[in-house]
Amino acid sequence: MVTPIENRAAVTQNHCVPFVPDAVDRRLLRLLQEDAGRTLRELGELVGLSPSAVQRRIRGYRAAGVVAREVAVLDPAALGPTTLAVVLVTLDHESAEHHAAFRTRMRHEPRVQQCYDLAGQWDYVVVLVTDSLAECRALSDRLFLGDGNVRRYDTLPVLDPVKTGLTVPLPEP
Amino acid sequence: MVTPIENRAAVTQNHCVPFVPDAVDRRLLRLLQEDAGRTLRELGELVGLSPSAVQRRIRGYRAAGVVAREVAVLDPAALGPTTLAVVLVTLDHESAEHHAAFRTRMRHEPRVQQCYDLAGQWDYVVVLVTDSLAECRALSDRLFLGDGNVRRYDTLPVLDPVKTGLTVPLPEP
DNA sequence: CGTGAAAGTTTGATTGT
DNA sequence: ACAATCAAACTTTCACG
Repeated sequence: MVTPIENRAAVTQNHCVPFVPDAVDRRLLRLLQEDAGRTLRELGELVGLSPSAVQRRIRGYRAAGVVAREVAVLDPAALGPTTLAVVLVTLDHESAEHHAAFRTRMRHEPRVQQCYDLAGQWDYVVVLVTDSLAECRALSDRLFLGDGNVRRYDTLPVLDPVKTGLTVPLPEP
Repeated sequence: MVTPIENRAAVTQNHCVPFVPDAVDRRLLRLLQEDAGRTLRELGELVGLSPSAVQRRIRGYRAAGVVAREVAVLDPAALGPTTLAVVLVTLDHESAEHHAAFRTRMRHEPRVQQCYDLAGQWDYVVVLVTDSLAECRALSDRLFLGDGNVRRYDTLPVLDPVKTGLTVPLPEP
């Protein structure tokens, strides 16, 4: 007998058709975003399904790329004094090569926590995690001045991380 | 017999003394930030420890608050078209009550993924996750104009999420 | 989707360094 | 104080109904 192709997973990998979650999928995904450490039995009890049904669904989320990864979130403050900063950056030369070089640099620097390409007056916003404002300054100089292709950057030090996370909203109804 | 107090955990909970990781702790924490789905045996093989030694350390990270939580990271693009936007906000009235009200609003809105209190010309930077620029506009109006305490805000739509994550740098040496 | 048996993982007591 | 070992409890996995 021929194994039937799983539609949702297969098509979604073509980056064409989105994964369409039902009400239970949305509840499960909300629970997994909150705490990925729960057992299949716990999750099953919370959504009213057997452990293996939960497992099948979660397997589907991974296959469809809906669940990209599972990670531990560290609290930098527990490891010692930490400075966060949001940096707005505009490049000087706007060629594809210059942009690619900048992005590669951001992806390789561990103290760059996030980097987004922007529309508008600024080209990028970058979130830096350092031990101190001094280290932040030194890193900015190296990252944004060393290369010579940054026209201007503006550093906005973070006073308080009011809300952090990577949570994606999943409407209830 | 009296149970000895676990120094690192107990003191760190006072938000005073940081947790001081050794070389193995740093390797483990780096692995857990990358992928929290590995088994204790796998982790043990990667750092050269027995599964139960790994378990004891990880238990310590949780107790010390170094590992805050374990979450599944979803790819919003796999669920359909998504618009990310970075919004810079300055409040009108700067009293403690006005700031508290704003923060509460950010924390309660699921489409606010991140919010940081800033030093400098802007009071806050907010990351919004919506289905479209139109929904982003509607949400901004409700969040930043509905309340009447925002002096001005600047929306920077995201063209490409070059690097995302909550990873905290853990130096090697 | 649920059930149940097999495989693998986590847990904690114990012992040794 | 920390690591290894081992057995019991629990989870995950998968074939089948």
